[in-house]
Formats: sequence, structure tokens, C-alpha cells
Amino acid sequence: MALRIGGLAKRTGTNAPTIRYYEEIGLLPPAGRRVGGQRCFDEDDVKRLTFIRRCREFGFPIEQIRTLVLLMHDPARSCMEARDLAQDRLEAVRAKLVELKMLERSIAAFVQTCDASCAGGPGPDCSILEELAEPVGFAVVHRSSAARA
Amino acid sequence: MALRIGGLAKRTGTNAPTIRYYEEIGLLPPAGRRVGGQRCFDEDDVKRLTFIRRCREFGFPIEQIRTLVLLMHDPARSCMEARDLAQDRLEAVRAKLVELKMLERSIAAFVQTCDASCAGGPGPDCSILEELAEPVGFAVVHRSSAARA
DNA sequence: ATGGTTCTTCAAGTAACTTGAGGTTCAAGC
DNA sequence: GCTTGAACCTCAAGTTACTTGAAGAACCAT
Repeated sequence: MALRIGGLAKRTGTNAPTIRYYEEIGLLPPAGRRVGGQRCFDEDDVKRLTFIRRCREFGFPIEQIRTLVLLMHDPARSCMEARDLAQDRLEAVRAKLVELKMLERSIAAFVQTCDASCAGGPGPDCSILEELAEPVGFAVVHRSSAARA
Repeated sequence: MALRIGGLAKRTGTNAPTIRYYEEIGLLPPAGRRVGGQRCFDEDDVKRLTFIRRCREFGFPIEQIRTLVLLMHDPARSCMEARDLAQDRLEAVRAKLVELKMLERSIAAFVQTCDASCAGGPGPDCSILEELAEPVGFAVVHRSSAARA
């Protein structure tokens, strides 16, 4: 059952140096060692690292994860505090979603306009890059594309 | 018309140190100076920096922006190459959107479950944090929440 | 025992800035 | 003309979350 670092890495989708890094910053406890000095891990480590990686995917900064990990060991007060952290993250994620959707539209419009106006070969009249530099509002959309959308 | 760094910062929504940083790394050309040594900028600088910031909002890494800026000065070959860069970005943004949507669902479910099971006060039976550590697939959803969704 | 993979530590590098220290210049008021 | 405070200057170091590289030790299969 005892995993070496590469095994833990594979199980959790983490790079080995990242695992050492987490240990170094105290996000993971100092790993046990075999005779030769190599780290060894067990299923609890898999769980803990899985939790950490999932939180990272969720966009939690490391310091918040540290808090969560501490809260996990104090079950009496953990739940609502964790909930509040998660609520914050949720709002951040939703804001990011809105931004990204706007972004997607803008870039898609850019690409389409490019295809439409430059497909026949690049000419000196390609003004799309110029337009990107126009300081008008947020949306960066070619006029013809804006009309279409 | 001649702006100082603070004016350019305001016009483009950039911090002044960031502008200096861009100059340092050659993303902006060395700015002209007044008698006392302060940088001065003109409308062209506003355009260029606006372009750069917009690209950053789009998630372009600086090195790609450097390429784009160079392409802008070679109009004969710029358009399709810029299009291809934008296409790459578009795909990255779309992938990120998918990830974020999954994330949003997961966190929302977490918060809801928390509200439902812990609202009456924290008890030793709150296992939500435990579940986050379960290495089952990507979605981190309480079983009851998963059933609802 | 030998070779290839995996591990070890330590140091430095990465992106894209931000922050701080310590000093100069500018614009305005008196 | 002088002073004051904001805005500016340079240079250096700090930030986040890792990644990469060097040089060597350990493990495992043949």
C-alpha cells in the first residue's frame, strides 16, 4: 500500500516536485521515509492531496486551503466556516464566468471578422489589429460583427 | 496633449509601475522624457497600451502580445497570423469556460449541502469536508445534491 | 553487477507584476 | 520667491505557485 512519490503523483494528478513543494510549505505534513530516505505515502495522503488539488482547481489560494485543512481537523467548528469560504469562491467563479463569456464572444467575433475580410489574402486594408487598439468601451468587436451579433 | 505616466495610467486602466515594467521588458518603446526626466506619452502610446491591456484581458501571454505588436507593423502578413493566435486563445478560453462551469456546479452543491445539513448548528456528523477529499471522479458533489441535479 | 528508472536535495528560474526605500520634480498657494 | 504635497524617478526585492536543472543516491529487473 505504501506509495512512493511517483505513485502519489499519478494517483492525484500532481507533479512530484509539487508534492515536495507542498510539504515544504507545510500544506502536507512531513512525509514518512523508507530506509533509503525516500518518502512514502499512504491512503490518507492520497485523500489529503486530492482534497488540496481539488481546492486548487476550484481557485482557492493556498492560504485558504491551509485554513480549510486546519478546519477539517476541528470538526466542531468546521462546517459553516468552510461553507463561507466556499460561498466566496462561488461568487468569484461566477464573476469569472461572466467575464470569460464576454471574452469568448469578442475573440470569436475577431476570428470571424478576420476570416471574412482577409480570406482572399492579406491586404493593406486589414484594420482589425488597429481596431483592437481603439479605446472605446470594453467589447472589442469589428463593426460588421457587432451588427451580426 | 503630452501625458505623464499617471495620465496614461488613468486613460488605460494600468498602474504606473506596470507601464514602467512594460517599457523595461520592451513591450512599450522607451518613452520620451521631459526636461526633469519624467516620461511623457502621446495618443499613440495610449493606443498601444490600450491594445496591450486588451490583449492581456484576453489572456494572451506577454510573449504573444510582443509578436502581435510586431505583426501590427508589418501589415502585409499580419492578419492571418493574428487570426491564428486569436483562434488558439479562443480554444483556451472555451476550455476554461467548461472547467469553470463544472466548478460552479460543484461549489454551489457544496454550499447548498452545507446549508441543508449544518444550518441547525455544527455537529460531529458534518462529513462534507470529508467528502471533498474522496478521490471519485471530478465532480465534487454531495450524494443528495447529485441526485437533485 | 549493471543498467535504467525513480528518487533525493538544493538552487535557480518562471510569469507578470507589486511593493518599498529613498530621492527628485512639478504645480499651486501664499 | 518659497514652501508644501502630490506625482514622479530608479533600483531592489517580494509575490504566487510552481517548474526546471544539476548532481548524486536508491531501487528494481535482468
